[in-house]
Amino acid sequence: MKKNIKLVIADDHPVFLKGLIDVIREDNSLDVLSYASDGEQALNQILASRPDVAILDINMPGLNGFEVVRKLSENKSTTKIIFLTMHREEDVFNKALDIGVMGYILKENASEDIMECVKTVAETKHYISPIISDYLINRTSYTSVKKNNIEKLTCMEKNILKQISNKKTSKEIAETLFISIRTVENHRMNICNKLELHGCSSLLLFAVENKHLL
Amino acid sequence: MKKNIKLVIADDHPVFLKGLIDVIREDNSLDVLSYASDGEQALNQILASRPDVAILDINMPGLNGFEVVRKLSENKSTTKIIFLTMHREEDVFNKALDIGVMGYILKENASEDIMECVKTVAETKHYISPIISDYLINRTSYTSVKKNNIEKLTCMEKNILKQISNKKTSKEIAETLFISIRTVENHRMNICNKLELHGCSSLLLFAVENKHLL
DNA sequence: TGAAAAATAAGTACTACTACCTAGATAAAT
DNA sequence: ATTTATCTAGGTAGTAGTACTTATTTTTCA
Repeated sequence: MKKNIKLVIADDHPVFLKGLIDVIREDNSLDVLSYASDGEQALNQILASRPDVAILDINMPGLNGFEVVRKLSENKSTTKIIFLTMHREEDVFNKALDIGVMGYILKENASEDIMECVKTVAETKHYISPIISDYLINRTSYTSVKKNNIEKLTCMEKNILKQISNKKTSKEIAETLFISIRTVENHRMNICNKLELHGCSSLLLFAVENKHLL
Repeated sequence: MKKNIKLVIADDHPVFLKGLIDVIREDNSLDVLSYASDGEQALNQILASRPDVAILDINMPGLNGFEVVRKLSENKSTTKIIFLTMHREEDVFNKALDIGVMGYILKENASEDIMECVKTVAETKHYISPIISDYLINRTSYTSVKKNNIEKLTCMEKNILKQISNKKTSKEIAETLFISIRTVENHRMNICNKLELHGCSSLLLFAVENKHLL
């Protein structure tokens, strides 16, 4: 007799969560142990009940999906993670793979895809939304350098990057921090070097696009 | 005896749509006539069955929520519209109110909010997510000038704006269009004037952020 | 056909940011 | 106690885009 797959599910959209639980409960081989509506709940439930697979939304209050995964690996969890998200951006996807996420499906996918994904991931295989899978081809060259290097930034640099993401100019940042505009410009350059950004306003664009990571 | 409220629902996320239909069907005073997974389907269903209320996702393939509403008003539809979306951006919300959307709720809201919203809107009253309702206070001063003025752009200007949104520099745009960089710069300035944008790289940011409207 | 709108292009001045350099002050590290 | 990292700030040069101007050609349409 085949063992059932134990699941924990987390999504902060109650209606979506309800739909998801209903869909999964239709399949007798899947066993939803518990569900959560934020990252911290999810983390605690996964650590407590040690399910085979956890389905996580990326955008959640408290801890986001990435943070939950990081904390899980700090606790040496063996639960396989599926990200179920609306983010089709290539770098979000790449970052997810980088931290060991096994499944990546888009919320717009059909329920069958989700079931298929859970079963595949439970066998410790990857399952990626067909829409996204094109990105896999590019991935050999892609290293997700920029976002991983955010952690290399110093406190001051992060602070300034945050202000850039709020569309402040170097002049405005200099004024609020009571430092010279030249100092701000130096920090900008150092940030650019660490994140491997080049060219006019590429730093501004990066900051705005990755506001949520700062 | 109170008349039932007739509904059409559209969302391109099948799981969310399923959850939503289930939630709504639990209430006997609500009557889901049909549901759609893209904008065109939704438009046709609403025009055909003339429901009291339609719940629309903003991001849908084919026609988005805004386009559906515009086409409905061209056809003098009296169906009240609710946007059910993950967009909490102030200007998306303001634009929605501008085109006559009666309800605006976030997907992260609980099912009770959605029911409440449907019933309120059916009585031709507005219902706005409490999270969003703060924006109402600012709204007197807000005019949504920039986005409404996108329509004032000429063909060439839209073309160039689209390329700016793809992070092309003026030089690159000039090369792909076989025109002088000075011409591109002139177009940029004209776009800035029409959209009332000022300052360094504000046009670039606007273009990137509003890519979906172009 | 004649006026208006749109697309083209250039002049000049200015602002913001990038690029790469040196260098002093200060604090943490081991 | 000396190295290392961080924050500070300036020099100089270059690129991209903004701001405002004039002006020619082409298209549109009334």
